[in-house]
Amino acid sequence: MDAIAPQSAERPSCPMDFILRMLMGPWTTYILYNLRTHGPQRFGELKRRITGVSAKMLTERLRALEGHGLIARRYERTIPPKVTYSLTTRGHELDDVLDRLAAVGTRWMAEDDRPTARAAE
Amino acid sequence: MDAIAPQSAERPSCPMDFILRMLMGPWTTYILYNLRTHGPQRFGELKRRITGVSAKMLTERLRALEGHGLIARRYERTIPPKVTYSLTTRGHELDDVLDRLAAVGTRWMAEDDRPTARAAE
DNA sequence: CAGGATCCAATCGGATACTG
DNA sequence: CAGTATCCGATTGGATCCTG
Repeated sequence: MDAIAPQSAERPSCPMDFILRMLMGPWTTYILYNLRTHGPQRFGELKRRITGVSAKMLTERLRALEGHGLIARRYERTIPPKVTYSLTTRGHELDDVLDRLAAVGTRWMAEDDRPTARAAE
Repeated sequence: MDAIAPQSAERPSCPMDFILRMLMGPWTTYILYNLRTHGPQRFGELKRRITGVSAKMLTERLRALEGHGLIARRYERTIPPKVTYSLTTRGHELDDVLDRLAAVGTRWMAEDDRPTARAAE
């Protein structure tokens, strides 16, 4: 990962970059989190839960996640149509690491609120 | 994390958002990675190692990381001046989780290269 | 050397209107 | 319902020039 590839390049050669590229987009983690905690959901439910996201943005992120194989899109051509999104098995492989990340975040948020232990090494 | 705050809002209430906000900027992980593997470094070294990053961008990211308490900036007002960046103890708290993330990334990259096991659940 | 300041093109992303 | 298409203002981030 030492160098190489500008952040917007085509083929990331660094694993960290490769995987963060999947998670970095706006709202991405909200989507993953919601699908995980509330299970498979329809487009509208997701949009309602993730307050503030636009349809355009949500669609875009869902497509990207689908393209990366992290979520699955199930289309039922009823009238009206019903589209359900869910985590794939690959998507679930992130569960553990995302939990740990969230744990660190939680700890830091708590530390920052209680300004007692504020120092930067 | 259920909803709340647009991605660019002020005060994140979700731990995941809180921490990803620190890591999500362009080049951020490259900086952390380099500081970790090559130890404390000067601005110029970082810039040289992270190919393609502009001085403006690098400065901006370094300031952000410093503001979040992940890296420390040491300024020696010699002529010419010498500025050294290093990971703080808080910055090092990410070591484990970033390693795991990189591990998942490595696995997936390998899987994707060998197109045998391609399926989305 | 390590940036700060400025200018500018490109991209992003919301709002709105329309459709199978 | 679950999008797509279009328009358009707001940001982003590189390039360039300048300084303690």
